[in-house]
Amino acid sequence: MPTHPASLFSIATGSPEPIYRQLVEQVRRLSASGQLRPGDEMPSVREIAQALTLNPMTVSKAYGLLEMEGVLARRRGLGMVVAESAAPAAKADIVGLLRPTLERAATEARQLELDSDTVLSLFATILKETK
Amino acid sequence: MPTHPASLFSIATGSPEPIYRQLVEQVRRLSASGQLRPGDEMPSVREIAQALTLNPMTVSKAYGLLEMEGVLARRRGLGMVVAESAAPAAKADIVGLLRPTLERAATEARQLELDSDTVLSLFATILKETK
Amino acid sequence: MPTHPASLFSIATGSPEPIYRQLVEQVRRLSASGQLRPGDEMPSVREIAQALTLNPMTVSKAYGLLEMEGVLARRRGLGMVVAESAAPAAKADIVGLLRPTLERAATEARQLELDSDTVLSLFATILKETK
Amino acid sequence: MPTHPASLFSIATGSPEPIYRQLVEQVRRLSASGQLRPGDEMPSVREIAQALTLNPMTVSKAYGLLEMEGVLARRRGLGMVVAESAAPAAKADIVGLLRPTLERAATEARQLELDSDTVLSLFATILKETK
DNA sequence: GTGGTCTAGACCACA
DNA sequence: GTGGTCTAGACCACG
Repeated sequence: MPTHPASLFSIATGSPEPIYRQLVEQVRRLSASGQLRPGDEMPSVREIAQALTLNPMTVSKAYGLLEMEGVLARRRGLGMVVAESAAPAAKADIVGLLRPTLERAATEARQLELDSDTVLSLFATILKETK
Repeated sequence: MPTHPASLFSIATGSPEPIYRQLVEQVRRLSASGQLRPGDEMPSVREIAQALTLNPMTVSKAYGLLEMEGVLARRRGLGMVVAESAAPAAKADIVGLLRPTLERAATEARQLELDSDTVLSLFATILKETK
Repeated sequence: MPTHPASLFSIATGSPEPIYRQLVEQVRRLSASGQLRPGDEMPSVREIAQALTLNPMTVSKAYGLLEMEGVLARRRGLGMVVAESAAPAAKADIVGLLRPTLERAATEARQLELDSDTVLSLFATILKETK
Repeated sequence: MPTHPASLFSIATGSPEPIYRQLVEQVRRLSASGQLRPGDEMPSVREIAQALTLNPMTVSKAYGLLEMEGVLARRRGLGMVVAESAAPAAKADIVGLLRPTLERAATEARQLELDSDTVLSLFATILKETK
């Protein structure tokens, strides 16, 4: 599935999370979950920049980091593609990407002295809302 | 419960989370859950700074924010105490403090195309580990 | 040895090698060879930028990469220091840093059908000149 | 020696070295060392492009530069040949082609504070491996 | 004071 | 057309 527009991404300009990092993490997740597959062409820096009204350098920085990570590969003069080495992750690995945030939530819950049942039922509710 | 030394706090200097914010949120949680009760004396800025090898200004900034929030109160010449208005929160409010992190986890899960059952069971496991 | 001025670095603005990369590699070598030791404070971005008449962002980019590599560590609000994990490399590793360039030279020599003795004696001459 | 297919060249698309430059330098070395002799016919742009799956424009650019340098000559309608003026170089000139890379290696060695003996013995080892 | 992020815009190298 | 580099300058977060 050749990725067409730049509407893949949703950026929260107000967030404390830097824009370039939001891009990096979204691409990482899209790749891990198989929504982006090796060989898929990424939208050009300029396309994304225009679609999201960002500075091209911001997008470029994200692409650069993703290349260093091995998620994307540069085809000189031709744009970026999803790297062959970035095959969709095994389910165990996908799950692993979620771990840090869940661990943080668990730590906070413990500090709040909330019991597991309360926390789990809250999370279940939120998961339904988000869907 | 007289607040002992500054070993209440655990600070991760390596984390992207600013130090002052780590302090703020830990106090907020301790207060909401009733581990810190109105009238409890807080350790002095100097004590905390020394115990955790932090810049006193960092601790001071956290205290300032907590005072603005009404969690702590400044008693001139006597240091900070937990504010009377900071009674342990109702359970609903305590739960609310956990929401943002869980919402973030839910968003990430959706981007990873993980179904709710998988995510919930992972979270249950992590909650047990953390305990 | 606290690193004082920014005269540690020599930048060739004319080179095809990007400036930020020249900086990265020089710091890497200085660290590996023990001329920069863990804990040493690096000159600030602004100092280097001014001393070498570069844009601060160019220096910042280099520092950012060096942090990702684990060569430097950020002390928030206080500047960069040589990371503890960046202990001077064992001699074998230092030698390893030189390998890629020597391998390239060897490949070129072979393509030029030069015999080893000729190449080695040329290299010996150059090493003396450079000293 | 009639130049066979395009298997003369080995291109590393992943390298930071631009492709057209890799081609130029390989031809230059083959000519200097006498592996390509005046009058030898070069493979056509299309042949090389197809054999190495390169953009023909890339190959063409390399040929253009080599023509400007006087290494190749264009025979209208008949393709490129090795120029008469490109007689195998004198040994001193061949050696000169290797200089830049060796100088770079020497500079890096000095920055790593390695002594000449160590470096030379490492290079000798690598030369044997490469052979 | 420190580094980080983003924007705006120019220029270059590559295919 | 592609991405990369650099400059200039503003603004922010942190300590």
